[in-house]
Amino acid sequence: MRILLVEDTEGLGEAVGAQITEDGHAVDWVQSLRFAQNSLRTTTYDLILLDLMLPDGHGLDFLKTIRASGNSTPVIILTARDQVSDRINGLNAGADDYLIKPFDLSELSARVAAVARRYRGNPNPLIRVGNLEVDLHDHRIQRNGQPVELTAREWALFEGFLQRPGILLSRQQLEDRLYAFGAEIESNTIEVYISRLRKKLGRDAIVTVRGMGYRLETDET
Amino acid sequence: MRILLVEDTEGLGEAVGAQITEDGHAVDWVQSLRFAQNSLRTTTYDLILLDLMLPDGHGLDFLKTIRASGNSTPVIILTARDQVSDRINGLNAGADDYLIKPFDLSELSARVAAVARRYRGNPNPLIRVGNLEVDLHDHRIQRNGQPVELTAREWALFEGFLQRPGILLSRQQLEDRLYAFGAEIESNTIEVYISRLRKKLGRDAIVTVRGMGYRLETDET
DNA sequence: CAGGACCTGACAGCAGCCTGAAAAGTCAAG
DNA sequence: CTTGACTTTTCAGGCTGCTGTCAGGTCCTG
Repeated sequence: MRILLVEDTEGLGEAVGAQITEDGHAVDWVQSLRFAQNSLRTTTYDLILLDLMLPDGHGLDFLKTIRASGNSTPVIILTARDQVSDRINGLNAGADDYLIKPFDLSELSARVAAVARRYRGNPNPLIRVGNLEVDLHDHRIQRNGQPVELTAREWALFEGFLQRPGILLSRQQLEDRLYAFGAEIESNTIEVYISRLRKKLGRDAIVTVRGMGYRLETDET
Repeated sequence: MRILLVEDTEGLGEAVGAQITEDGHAVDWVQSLRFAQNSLRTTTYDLILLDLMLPDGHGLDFLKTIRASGNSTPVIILTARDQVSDRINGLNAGADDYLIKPFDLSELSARVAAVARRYRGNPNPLIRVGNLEVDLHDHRIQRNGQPVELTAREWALFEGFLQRPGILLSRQQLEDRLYAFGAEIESNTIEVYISRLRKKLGRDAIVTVRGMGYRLETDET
């Protein structure tokens, strides 16, 4: 998700931004309504986190303005504990939720996730590797825009590579990933699956390091 | 509006009831799930205010039950501050909003008004998925212009997909949606319902991800 | 150039999924 | 309470295509 954070307090802004980033979202942090306005013009956001007391005006006026202009991006208001009236007015003005300062960061995550879910934006982080685009949660892969179907085992192996892109993985490590601990594998199963992955993902997607193991190619051509 | 209040704490129940009455709504106040169940059988409500910790069970189980039986009345959950997981599960189970105790009464009014507005001003939120057109509120579906009839459980399952179109849902998630917590399902009920949905909605509407779960297909081809 | 490491097409067996049908449950009407 | 229509759940058989194995080949390295 792409999130616009409007908050003029340095410390809070940083903390919130860090948390959201860690949750896998992209954050633009602005410290005034003027800049917020500007960001909205150039970018489409999935969510706005809006402080109310800002140097160049009140957040609620901002909210009403953008709603009046037809923007329906979900908004979560950040408000002080005792400003009950603000919260009510906020909901009336078209906010979707609010957080009472000081709030727990995990609560922030939960609210953001909840709004995300409610609005069914694009909640899954996409990973880009070479010419592949991977949705880790949905197990979906696109290669040059074309969907690629992997079987369960193929995915399990590929996921192992994704967790350490560009890092050398030994045969043993890969086997441990596919099979329960102590798995005794006699044949060349890993090689076979590497082969199958290459056929589906591209010949150069996985690099053989002779005598050592395999490595996911991360670079562009 | 006619509102069902499910809350076992005397003081809170009275206060909430009084506030809502003052706002011009009709309130039925019950203090257990058993009575709530009963009220639902005899009356149609516009909104349910649902406490979670009740003498004869957990509110979320109640919510799942009525959703599975085809009831789509908006629900606002009343929950304690620290039950973050309850709130998230609540939204997953089909709640529309939640209030964190202790809450201000004027805040309650605002939320109730917001839900009312959402369901009145937006009478027919139509969702389009593939060649299906779904009226979430009325539980009506048209496939290529032809109406499709779903049973309660079929709908409950389908609604789960609609909330996250295109997202992978595990069997477990789908079961959690249909059955009260702890309901161990031994057989392949989910598969059977998937099969029925496919028969009614089209073979390609739901995609199987072997070993992982199912996904609502959103793209046309 | 010999030997080892790696690659890949083919295939039997089977896990996971699908679905028709029967049994069990629900509910409203009489 | 009984009946009948309908929905939900279970069960079992059938089928698809995934999995692990092998064999014969290619490619690297010393």
